[in-house]
Amino acid sequence: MPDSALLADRLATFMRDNGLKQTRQRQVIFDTFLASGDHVSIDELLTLVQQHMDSVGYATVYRTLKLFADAGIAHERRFQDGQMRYEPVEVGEHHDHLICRTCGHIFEFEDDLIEQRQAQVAEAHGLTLVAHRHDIYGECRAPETCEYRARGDGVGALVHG
Amino acid sequence: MPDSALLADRLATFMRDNGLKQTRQRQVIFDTFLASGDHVSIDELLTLVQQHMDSVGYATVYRTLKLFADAGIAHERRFQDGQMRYEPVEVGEHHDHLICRTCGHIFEFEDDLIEQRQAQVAEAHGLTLVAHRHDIYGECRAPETCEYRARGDGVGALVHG
DNA sequence: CTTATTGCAAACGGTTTGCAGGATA
DNA sequence: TATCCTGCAAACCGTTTGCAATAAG
Repeated sequence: MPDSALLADRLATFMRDNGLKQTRQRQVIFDTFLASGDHVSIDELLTLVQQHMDSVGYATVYRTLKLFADAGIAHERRFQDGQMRYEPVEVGEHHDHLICRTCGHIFEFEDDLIEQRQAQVAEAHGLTLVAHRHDIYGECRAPETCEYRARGDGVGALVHG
Repeated sequence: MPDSALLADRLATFMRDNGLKQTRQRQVIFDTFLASGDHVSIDELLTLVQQHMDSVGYATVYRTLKLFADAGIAHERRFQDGQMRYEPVEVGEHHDHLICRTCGHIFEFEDDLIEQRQAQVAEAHGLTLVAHRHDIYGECRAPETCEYRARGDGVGALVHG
């Protein structure tokens, strides 16, 4: 659950500081972005946005999500399918991803122990950890009873060999 | 150090089983691929290959590396710059990547504890772990004395915000 | 009224593909 | 000789950009 008030505020501040303008499109994209589940692709987002404002084009969505990333309210993620996906920044975040190759669903997880080890690995090589990305791919052990598969909200295209 | 004999063998078997033909190009690309450091991009590889056979074009390298991946002798990796990079399959492999944002150098690491935890995380969500990808990004704590920076063998284009 | 933003379409970079000519088994 | 492979160029896909029209401050 992203903290929409906080993100709205952070975005407003960023826009003011950079002399950017508030537009109807940006408002709609912001709302849609927060309402959409995590890991939306530009296409998915565009489709959703157009339900509220059908004149919006790809370019605007691309530019707006780049803006969101710059403003620190969205993370850019690129999984194996090469498409960029976005997710709202969380407050006490940090999570990584567990992707099901059976149905395409993307779970989120967080593991302190793994986080610690990462920092140690970086140190051991003379680096200071600044970011990381950790995706786990798995196969459903009980696909028949998989709720995500049934719901069809998975990102099927993500499944690879 | 990839085991070239083993990989050559695995490739030969795959080609025979699928009625594929051995060509001079594939031979050169295979040799160059193994000799090149890890994580080569298609462009880098093409440049190297052309030093031995200047008629080779992009398409052949692309197709050949796809073939290598299918044959199980190369891994496809996509880091944040969106380009596909390849590395020879190792025998007792498994390693992950630590990327320096200062110089672009890609280190490899392996951590059993992290490996174990990952499997547990997958299990906890009802999945069986089949693959993962773990990239750590760091900044050099002593860039002046960084040997990789001096050598300039880093992948500069990889460095991002 | 000035400056930023939009929507379109064209450009772009990396990857894939159709095809005619050339090489392999 | 039948089939696969190559090299080229064109197609492709996701993303970025130039531009004239439009909207925000």
